[in-house]
Amino acid sequence: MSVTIKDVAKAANVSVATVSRVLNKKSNVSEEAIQAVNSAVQALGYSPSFLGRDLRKSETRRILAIIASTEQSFYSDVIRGMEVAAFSQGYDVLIATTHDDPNHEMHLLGMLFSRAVDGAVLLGPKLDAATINALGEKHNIAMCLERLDNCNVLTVTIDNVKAGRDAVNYLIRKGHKKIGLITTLQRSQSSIDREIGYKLALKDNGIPYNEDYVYFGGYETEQGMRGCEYLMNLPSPPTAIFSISDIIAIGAMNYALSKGYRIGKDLIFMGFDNIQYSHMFVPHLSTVEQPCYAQGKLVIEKLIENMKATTPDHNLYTLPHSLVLRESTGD
Amino acid sequence: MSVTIKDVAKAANVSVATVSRVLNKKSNVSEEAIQAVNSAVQALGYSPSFLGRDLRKSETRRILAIIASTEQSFYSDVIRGMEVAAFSQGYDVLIATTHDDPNHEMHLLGMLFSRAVDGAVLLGPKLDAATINALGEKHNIAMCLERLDNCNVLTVTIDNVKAGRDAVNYLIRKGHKKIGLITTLQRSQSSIDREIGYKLALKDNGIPYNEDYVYFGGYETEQGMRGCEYLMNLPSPPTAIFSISDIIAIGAMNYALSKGYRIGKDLIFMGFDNIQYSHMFVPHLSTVEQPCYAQGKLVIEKLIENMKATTPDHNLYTLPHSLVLRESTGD
DNA sequence: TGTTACATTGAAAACGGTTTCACAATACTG
DNA sequence: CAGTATTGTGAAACCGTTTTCAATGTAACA
Repeated sequence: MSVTIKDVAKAANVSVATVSRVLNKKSNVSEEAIQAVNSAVQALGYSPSFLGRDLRKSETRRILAIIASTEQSFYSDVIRGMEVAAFSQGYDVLIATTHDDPNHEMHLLGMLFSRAVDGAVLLGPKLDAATINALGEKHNIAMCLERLDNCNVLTVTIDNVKAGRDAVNYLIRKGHKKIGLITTLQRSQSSIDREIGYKLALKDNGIPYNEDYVYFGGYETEQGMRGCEYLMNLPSPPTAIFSISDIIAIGAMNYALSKGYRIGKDLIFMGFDNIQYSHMFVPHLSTVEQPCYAQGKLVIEKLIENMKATTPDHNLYTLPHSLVLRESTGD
Repeated sequence: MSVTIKDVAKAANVSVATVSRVLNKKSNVSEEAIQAVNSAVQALGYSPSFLGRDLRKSETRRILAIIASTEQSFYSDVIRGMEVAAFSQGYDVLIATTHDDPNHEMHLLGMLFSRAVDGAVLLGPKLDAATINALGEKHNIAMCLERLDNCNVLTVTIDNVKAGRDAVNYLIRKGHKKIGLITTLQRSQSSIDREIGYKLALKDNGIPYNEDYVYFGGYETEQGMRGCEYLMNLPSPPTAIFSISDIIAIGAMNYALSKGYRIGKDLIFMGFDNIQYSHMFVPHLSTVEQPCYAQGKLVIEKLIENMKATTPDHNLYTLPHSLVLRESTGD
């Protein structure tokens, strides 16, 4: 049905081995053969099957990036970094989404176990550390953006504890002492780490931790609004709010705006992620930026190294973050 | 190195054929064989290679979704629809990004030509219609969200002409006669169609077309701001603005807000896409919603049908859109 | 008891490439 | 000119599965 290397060989009047050699630009092949094969390929519209090739070579030159969904647009830069690093070494990056379902995440990892891809990068896994550890023993897995406690697979992320601490320290340095935190009930390690950073910053400045100032919600804007509503209705409401994501912060600001608070003066806000919208929303949102592109690039470089290595690198790499200061903190 | 079906066969003391039969749950296998194979699989930690299977079956049960980038978050629902439809028939959906580079798009389509995937869906292709037509002759390709003129591959989209027309007709019905349009210089067919709809709506209401009211920019927020700035500085500025995307509309509103226009009263706005942020931004944006999930679902269903069909379906399917009315149009 | 039907099985072919190996032909060496 | 590299080539092995096909053993039936 489909045209195979045999058909090309026949048409070019050479053996399949020679066709393969021409197609893979091996050196020891005559000029006539090259011509003959190329015109046969042309004439037949031949495209070699990866199915045969991949089986023989036992490699696919494809890497799977497993993400929750394409919704969080800030993944985009990470993916971009991954692609650039991969492509430069002849790999393709494929993306698949789990929609936060650990079973589906496992199903997708099946592509790795079944050699449909050479490696996989988890961006915010839902599987637990023990499971991932076990899989990491036998397969080329890496994590990016999120670390997992007690997980010794290759990981590239930022220091979320320090990032949270830096963010809150900045709010304090702006003269605020009553600092609210809006975080999530569903605990990703990065949320936990940022919360730890929040507490450390308070400690740094001798401010007692007040659990009333911490609101646990979800990742959506609406939850940000609710969080802000809750905080501002406290007997002694905070004058600064740190949110573990920009989406949440935008929701929170939305509420504050609707109640007439003067953002950047009465009340200052700090988000996290520096998503595209954070400087579209008025007032512009101050936020913590993480090096998305660089993290994506690095994780792929390390993962590909691991594929070749005899003793894989299971280290944790942390890249530097930075504060982006805009109107919401009065900057 | 890796454990294969042969190892399992040896351990279970049966032939590879029997192992295969057990793994694929064929009926005619004895209970002892099933037990023996299963425990051997368990003991060896065996996971069958798709490389061998895919080659033998000449199918991968994988479909590639080719998108520009994961940045446009409204793709998310489309992808979700695709996944649900695919998964229910035993297919996986993989995503790859082109970053608007037609060469890279072609490279990714190479996965299709090389049987690494069974089909591909293009969401906003950069390749031209002639090229895609040619490829569509031989391979399972479909398009979603964007149609292409003179392109007869399977396509699922909305009627963007009608959508633009409906949007602008609504603005006119609100009592406005001076309607600005902010669109893009880089012409996707959907932009063109929405612009055609804009003109038709004017015609419907006997309003002469004024090319000064049309601003050609880019897809970013900044371009929306510029577009609004341009329009509002006209001698006789529009009182209603239709943007071909929410991102642009939010930028435009951003400018209008900063200049003190009362949005929803002095000046009304209509966007397109109903992205998540369109109801976060204050004032909430009226917009045209397209059935993302349904489009994704349908395109996969049709594509899978085509894989089995002898005479593939190359039709264009258009799904209904709807207006979502919020504060920006005074609703 | 002999024949037929059926269930279970394994050997081998097939899928479409790449790579090894042996071999012929040619080019270099002394 | 004999001997040795070097170059170009094709036959065949190989990658890991699925599937075909023939064969075996057993049960059912007359």
